Amino acid sequence: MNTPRRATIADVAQAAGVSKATVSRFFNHRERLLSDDIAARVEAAIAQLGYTPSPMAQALSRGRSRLIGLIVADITNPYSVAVLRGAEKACQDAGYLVMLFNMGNETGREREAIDALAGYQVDGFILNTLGRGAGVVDAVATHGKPAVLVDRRHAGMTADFVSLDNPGAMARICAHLLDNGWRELLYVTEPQQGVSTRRERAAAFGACLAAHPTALRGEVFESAEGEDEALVQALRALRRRAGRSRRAAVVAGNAVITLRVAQAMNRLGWQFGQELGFLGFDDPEWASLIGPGLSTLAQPTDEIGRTAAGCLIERLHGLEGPAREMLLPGRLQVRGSSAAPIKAA
Amino acid sequence: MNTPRRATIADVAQAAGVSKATVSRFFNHRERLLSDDIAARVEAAIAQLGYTPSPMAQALSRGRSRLIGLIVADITNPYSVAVLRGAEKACQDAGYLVMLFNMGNETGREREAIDALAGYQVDGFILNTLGRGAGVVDAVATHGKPAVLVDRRHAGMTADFVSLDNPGAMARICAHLLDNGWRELLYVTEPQQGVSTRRERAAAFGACLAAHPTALRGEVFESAEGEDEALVQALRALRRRAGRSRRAAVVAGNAVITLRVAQAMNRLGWQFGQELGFLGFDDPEWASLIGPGLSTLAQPTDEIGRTAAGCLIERLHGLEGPAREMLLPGRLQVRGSSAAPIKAA
DNA sequence: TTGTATGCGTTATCAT
DNA sequence: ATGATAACGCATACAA
Repeated sequence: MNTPRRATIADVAQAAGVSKATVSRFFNHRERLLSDDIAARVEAAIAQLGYTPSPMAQALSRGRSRLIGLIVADITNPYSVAVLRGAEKACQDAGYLVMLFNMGNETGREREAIDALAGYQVDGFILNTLGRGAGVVDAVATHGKPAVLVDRRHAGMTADFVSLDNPGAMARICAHLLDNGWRELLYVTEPQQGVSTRRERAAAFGACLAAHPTALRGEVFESAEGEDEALVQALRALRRRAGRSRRAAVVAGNAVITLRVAQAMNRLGWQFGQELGFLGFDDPEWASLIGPGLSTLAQPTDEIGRTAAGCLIERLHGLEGPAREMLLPGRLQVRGSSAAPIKAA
Repeated sequence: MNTPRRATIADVAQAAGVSKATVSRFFNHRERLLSDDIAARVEAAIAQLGYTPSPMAQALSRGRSRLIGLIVADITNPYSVAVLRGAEKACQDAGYLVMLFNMGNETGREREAIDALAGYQVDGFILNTLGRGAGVVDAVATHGKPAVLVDRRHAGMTADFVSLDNPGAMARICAHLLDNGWRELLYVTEPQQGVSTRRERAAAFGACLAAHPTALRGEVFESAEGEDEALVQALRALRRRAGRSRRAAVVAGNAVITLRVAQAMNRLGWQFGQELGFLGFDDPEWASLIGPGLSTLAQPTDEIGRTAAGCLIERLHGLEGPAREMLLPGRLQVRGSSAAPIKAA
């Protein structure tokens, strides 16, 4: 069973009794210049040999590869995966293949990732990375390939940007909590540390408080990985602050925090919506299963991914113009954890 | 800001005052044949120009690409993602890049996926697909590239296979339930329909029952997507069968089913470990949060991914020999949902 | 409309 | 030990 070598363009040319150029034209400039007679012969030869052009060779020759490089900060993150899913589908539908690079949360490998992908002549990048590594901006610039940023901006980088409308989402969250009688809020976020999304959301939370200076009171708490005890204490403090007269709720800044807060509540033996209100982020699959149900702000992850891929592909098709910013609206999924107190009948 | 074209091997050759062949040798056959003098000059030129060989061109020339094609049936599936994660890391560590193809659960696109990836000269495949599409076997064979199967076998295909040790896992599950006094079991699985894992697990469940003909009684129930009502009825029937004297528990066949059963229990308003025992699969993040905690059989997903990648890379390095079968043990994570009844003190 | 020749960036086979 | 030169599979400028 020796290797029945893939048919090449030369094989087809020979079988059809034409030149390689003609075969190439059959694929690239068909209608424009090719006689029916020859076209038919080429087509037959192609069918007979089961010929498919080698994308590798095409890439080398054209300088374009129909490959899109997707760099993800951490593929463990369900958000990243959800986006990846949407993007991958859109790319496939447009005839592009995705090359995946997972950084495993190791900041600083960004440059390495970009270079590796660029080596394979990817036509463009979709970046969902931390945005801390300095190299990214000029790494992308160097290769002169278009890129689109997902969820996280990169300082000084001018590229299409796709993300949740954070201010809008946070406004909706706060309005909902306000409506339902929650007065003392705690916004829990991962360390903000130069990650644009986290800063934006925290800022938006602050803005909401400022908009209701008398009704709402709130603080921001940064919860780092592994420091579970600190979070538990923060929740205790929150309840203490609220006292008997005000109802207290916690708002999670992303899916990781949502889980972490849920675990902390579990440790405390507190019920959502009872001892503490809770509004999570990213609508995990278990939101409806736990206690009275977890209210969440669901991101349109699939659409974010599709939009990002769409933006990039438009650029690849030649779209010029300034960097765009696509902010997609979130959806408030109300469940029991943020419900208004039951009025005495 | 015009494109500062990537340096090529020719540029380096010129800068160093040598031939392209020499530069190529510097990378590929360094020690064997190269004078110190020349090597130094080449090295300097490379550093100065920041030259990196083009993987594309290398692939074209060598016929190998240092690319690994990873085909996933459904990237929505957390199991697939977890495996992907492990595999991706192992590939990266070994200097390979992963090209991802998600089939979005569309059986029949398998052949298309393989061909697309093969076009890019991937050196080998990691397949986590349904194994129903007929094309796969000979698609892979055609391209003459090694492949490793993850989690799902393909009929008639002889390739390395990596998966959970299903019989072992199921035996452990049943033994645990037996020890804790659960007597009437229901095994819930997605439609078995030619998917090897599902069949294997269901068979293993049957074997466990057979091993304890007097103590244990059980049935298998296939739960299809969207048919939630049927599942609810099945749980009701299970309890009825058990009656007052025997305690009944449900065993989930995978993560999807685990979630589905949890939702059904939620609808029924039943407590895990109370009305019904429950043993889930795949240890989702919410397992510890829900009710008394969900007992699960956790798969070593990361290790499965790493092992799969490792197998493939060994083959790429020339390992011959018959197809191997690597069955990794699962870990029983005991929580409240399968606890023994509380003895009256 | 079609064929010829050259280039894309490497590696490998020859010579030297 | 080093340098020409021919592949690798395709696209394209130029000729015809």
